[in-house]
Amino acid sequence: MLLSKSCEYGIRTALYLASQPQKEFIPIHVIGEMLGVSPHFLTKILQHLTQEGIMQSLRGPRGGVALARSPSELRLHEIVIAIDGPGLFTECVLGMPDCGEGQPCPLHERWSQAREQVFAMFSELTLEELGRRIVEENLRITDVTSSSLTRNT
Amino acid sequence: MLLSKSCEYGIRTALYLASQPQKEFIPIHVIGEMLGVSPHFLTKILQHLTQEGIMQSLRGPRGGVALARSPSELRLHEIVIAIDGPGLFTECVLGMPDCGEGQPCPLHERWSQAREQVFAMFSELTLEELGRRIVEENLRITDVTSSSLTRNT
DNA sequence: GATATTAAAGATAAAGGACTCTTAAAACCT
DNA sequence: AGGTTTTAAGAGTCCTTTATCTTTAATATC
Repeated sequence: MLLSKSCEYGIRTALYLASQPQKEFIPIHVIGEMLGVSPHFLTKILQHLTQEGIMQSLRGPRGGVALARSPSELRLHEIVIAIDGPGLFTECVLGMPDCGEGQPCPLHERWSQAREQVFAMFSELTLEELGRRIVEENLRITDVTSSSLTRNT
Repeated sequence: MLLSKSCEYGIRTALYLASQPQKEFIPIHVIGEMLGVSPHFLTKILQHLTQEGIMQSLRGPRGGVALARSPSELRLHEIVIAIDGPGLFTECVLGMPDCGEGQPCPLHERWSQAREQVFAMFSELTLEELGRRIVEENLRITDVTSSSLTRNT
């Protein structure tokens, strides 16, 4: 698995916040419901992202979480690094500590290229651009369909 | 982390076997020493690869493990799938079960491309080619330097 | 057949990931 | 001021991964 579960949830929360028209605080339980994950667990993940300066939170009524900075200045690789650490973008694919140009492993060259493409996937688009695409192209970030969310009895 | 530790060890063992000039059975404790991992733990991993038909084993004196098939017909992606499962090559990067052309996530297009490159890294070269390169270009697959292995007091 | 060597099998355990639950703290509303 | 809504914080559970140790079974060699 490329990303940890926590990282998946963190990214999807960020994408959800970026796709919301009004930039108010969104309660965590609303996001948790949408992602199909316990609000307590999600709280822990988002709390960490808040401490890392990626999100901001507000307690009490009308509270919740929101992006800490402008979506035009936030990219997904920050979230990956904040939760899973930088290893994915830096380490040898075979886990060899001193793999590099001097002592390359047999996959070094190819992994360097693939790694670059993976990093580009997380870093080329800002959350603003991603949020716009999610709205315009109706892209999927929720576990449940939006219809079942609105028409729930 | 792209691969589990077990998968890293499995791949490095396969690369080591492919780089050996004589294709005899190699005792697991020798490989474990070279990789810096407990032979018992490595035994478990290689036992699984044996059950999967990727390696073969022999007990007793002059026993050990060896590749089950010709190195020209073995590629690393088989080992990845045998140990970590096919998820890396098939699943949505955000873990969404029904992500696909019909319901794409915001990263679907880019991850499909990156995933292809990752798969190519594990599938384009055979173990025969990799083994030859390891020898010719003195590529690194061991934790300890080969000199410290030979000159150990 | 005895012996040494080796993988196989199984018991155990430490560490981390993935969660759940409870209580506290803050903000808001009346 | 008091009650309600919401996140913050922390303890605790369950499961998987990683790893070690011990015992057993197989086998080549003498």
